[in-house]
Amino acid sequence: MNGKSTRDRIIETADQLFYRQGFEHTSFKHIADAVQISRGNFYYHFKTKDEILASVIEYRLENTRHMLEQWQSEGKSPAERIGCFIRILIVNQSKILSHGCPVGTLTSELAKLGHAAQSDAGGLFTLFRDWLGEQFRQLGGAEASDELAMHLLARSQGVATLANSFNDPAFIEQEVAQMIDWLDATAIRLAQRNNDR
Amino acid sequence: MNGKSTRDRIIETADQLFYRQGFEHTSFKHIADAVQISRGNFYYHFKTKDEILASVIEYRLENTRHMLEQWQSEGKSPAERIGCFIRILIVNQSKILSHGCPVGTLTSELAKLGHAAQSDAGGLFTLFRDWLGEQFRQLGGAEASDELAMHLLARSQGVATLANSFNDPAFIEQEVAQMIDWLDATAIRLAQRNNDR
DNA sequence: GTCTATACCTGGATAGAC
DNA sequence: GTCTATCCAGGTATAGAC
Repeated sequence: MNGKSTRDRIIETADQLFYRQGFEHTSFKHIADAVQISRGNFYYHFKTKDEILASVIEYRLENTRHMLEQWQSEGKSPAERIGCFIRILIVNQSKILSHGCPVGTLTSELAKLGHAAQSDAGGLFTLFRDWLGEQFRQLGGAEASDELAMHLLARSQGVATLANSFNDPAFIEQEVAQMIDWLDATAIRLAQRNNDR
Repeated sequence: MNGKSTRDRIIETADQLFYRQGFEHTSFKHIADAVQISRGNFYYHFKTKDEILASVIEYRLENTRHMLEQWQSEGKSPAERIGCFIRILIVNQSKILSHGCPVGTLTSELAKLGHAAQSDAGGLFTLFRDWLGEQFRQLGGAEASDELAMHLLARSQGVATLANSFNDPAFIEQEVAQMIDWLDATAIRLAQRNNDR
C-alpha cells in the first residue's frame, strides 16, 4: 500500500480512528484491522497505547503547523488569513457534522480521562491561538490581540460542537457568515482606533 | 444515607461520574463503589449500562427543565432571563474548568461512540435552544429568534470547551462580559427595528 | 433488596517462532 | 518486521444464597 512505512500508516490510521471514534473507544484491534497488520506486529512499532497517542498528537501538530504556514503564504492580508481560519468550518463541514472539531473533542476526552497527554493536545489550540494572535496584532489589535484570537477560537469551537450535535450544515454557513462580518467590523474598528491616536 | 432510594442514588452518582470521567470510562465498579453497594445489587436496579445512561439523561432533562422554570420566574424581562443563561458559565465556573460543559461533552462523546442515546442527549441542547428562542421572541426577535438562540448557545459552548482546555477562569469572565454586551446591543437593535416599522 | 461468586469477553501487553 | 499464541486485568452481565 504505497511507499509509506508501517509506522506511518499506523499513525495516520490511528489519527482517523481517534477522531471518528474517540481515543479510548479505539482499540488496538481496530487499528490493526484497519492497517491490516496483526496485533503482535503492532507492538513492534508502539509499546503502549499512550505512545500511539503521543505520536498522533505530534502528527497533528505537524500538520497544523503546515496548514498555518500555507495560510500565511496564501492570504495577502491579516484579515484574509483570519478568513482562512474561519472557513475551515466550511472546508471540513462534513467531517465536523459527523465528528465535531478534532482538537476540541480530543482535549475534552483527555480532560475527562485525566490523561497526561492532555496538555500536549492543548498545544494544538495554542498553535491556532498564537497564529491568530499574530494576525490580529498585524491588524492593529495590540494588547487585545490574544483576546480577539481566543474569542474567535471559542466561537468556531462552539459552532463545531452544536453543528455536530444538531447535524445542521446550514447553521455552520450562518455562523461562518457572521464571523466574517465580525472580522470585517473588527478590522475597521481597530484601524479607526489606531488612526485616532 | 438520607431518605433517597438506592435507584436514585445510583442515578445521581452516575450523573456526576459521567460528567467528570465520561460515560464509557465510567465502569459499574466506579458507580457501585461510590454508591457503596455491591455490583450484584447494581443489576437489580439497572440491567444494562445503556439503561443507566437513559436514566441519567432523563434526570438531566428534568433538572434542566426545572432550572429553566426557575429562570423564567426569577428574571423580570427576557433580557434578564437570557442573562441567567449567560451567567451559568460563572456560576458553574469551577466545574466547567475541570470538566467542560456537561451537555456538550456528553453529546460529543455519544456521537463518537455512535450511541443510540445521542439524540436523547441532544434534547438537552434543544431545551436550552427552545427556551432561549422564546426569550428572544419576547425581545422582538421574530423569525431571527432561533438563530439568535443558537448563536448564544454556540458561544457559551465554545467558551466552556476552551476554558476547560486552557484551565483559564479569566477567559470565562471576559467572554461572559462580552456576551452580556452583545445581549444589550441586540436588545436595543431589535427594539429599534421594531419601532421603525 | 442486597450480597457473593462466577462466567464470559474484550482489551492491553508479552514471548517467541519465522 | 511480521506473525501466532498466550497471559492477565478489568468490564459487563448472570445465578443464586441470604
